[in-house]
Amino acid sequence: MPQESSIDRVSHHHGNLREALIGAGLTLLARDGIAGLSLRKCAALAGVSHAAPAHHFDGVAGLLDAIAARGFTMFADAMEEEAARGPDEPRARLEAICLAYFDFAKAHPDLFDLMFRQVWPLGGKSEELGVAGARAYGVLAAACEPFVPPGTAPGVIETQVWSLIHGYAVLALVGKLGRNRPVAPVGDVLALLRRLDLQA
Amino acid sequence: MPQESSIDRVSHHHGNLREALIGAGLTLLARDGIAGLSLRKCAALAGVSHAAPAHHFDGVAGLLDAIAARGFTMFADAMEEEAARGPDEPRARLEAICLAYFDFAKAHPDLFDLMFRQVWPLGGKSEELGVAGARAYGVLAAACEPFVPPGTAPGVIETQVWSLIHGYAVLALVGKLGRNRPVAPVGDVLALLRRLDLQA
DNA sequence: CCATCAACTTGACAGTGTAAAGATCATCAT
DNA sequence: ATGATGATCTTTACACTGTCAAGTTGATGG
Repeated sequence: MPQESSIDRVSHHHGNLREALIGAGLTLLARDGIAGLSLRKCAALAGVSHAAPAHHFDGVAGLLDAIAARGFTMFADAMEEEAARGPDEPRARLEAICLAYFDFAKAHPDLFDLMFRQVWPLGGKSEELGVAGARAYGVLAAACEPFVPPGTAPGVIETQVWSLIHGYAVLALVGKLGRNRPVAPVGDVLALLRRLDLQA
Repeated sequence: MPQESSIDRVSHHHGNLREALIGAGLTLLARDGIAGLSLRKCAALAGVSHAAPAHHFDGVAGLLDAIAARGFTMFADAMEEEAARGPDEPRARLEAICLAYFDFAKAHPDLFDLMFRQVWPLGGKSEELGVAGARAYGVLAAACEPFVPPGTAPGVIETQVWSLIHGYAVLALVGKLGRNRPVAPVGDVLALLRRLDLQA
């Protein structure tokens, strides 16, 4: 029998239960929302007993961390793919990434919510979540880099852009602001974003 | 005995239990975070049995709605107070409101999180939450009004400003963006906000 | 072939939200 | 004033959740 690589651990009874549990979590999250996601349901959907996840995650918080980390990976992939689809020009790339940001939030609202809820108390307990989140941020930071004025900290532009698109993403999910006051379309937010060019 | 007004309903055994439960929720939220908030603990803190809240709220979701509504009222009050403290000038007023926005998120992080989590699936089940949220939005909208270009929809500027400050508020709570990449100070975000003047 | 140990199951426990039924008390029509 | 009514709250019970402890299974290594 072929001996597996010593680095990718394969479960004995179940084939890679850890991945199956994360996948089950994503399925439940998409189907029943955050309220329908529980450790026991993930275990049941993966076909194992309710106590099995304890051997792969540090409690329910650990499972949520892993699901959120997977979400950030999907998130970064989606932004990179959308950016690669357009022309290789700084502004087009930045706007493509912003559009991918909104689209992801729209396509996976509960996952999007979970991601930023788990990354909230950034205690660094989960290294996996930290690196996945940092990678997603890195995609945005790279797109901002051409707009950083020489001699200034890149964090300034990054903070401005990230704040704008993240805030808009949650507003777009809510759908409206006040009484019969709809959220403006994406283009109006991108218009504000284009003002960044003036600073360079 | 003085007959109470027929409009403010007074509990028979407990004096206005509904308000007490909301207050208990705010206390638990501030002390133990969102994880330490439960219907039973609110009831215990208010000195009633665990089933008492059912007569005042529609399940735990109803209680959370009421707590979030109270949060939005506190939120609107805080912004108005901060705006009233400064000079009565459009830009100063808008910036004061933004600062109050950040300060509120910093001072009540778990409540802030709960507010926008409850307002998320805006099904309109809670009229109380709807009006409280609309009032908070109205404070910001009024501050944006002087910057609305004539002939354009006010929702555009409102969406831009709200997106920017809300996104920054959640980033300020997280505290950092990527690996050793701190969030830029508030002033840098207000700098972007000042670009709105050019449009008028 | 047996010892070892990780993966998983079973069973139990405290805590949660919710529903049903009963007790208590203010209010109101008679 | 007096009894009926109905809201308020309690008690009890149940399903579900996460977590822990003990036992079972099965693959691996000496």
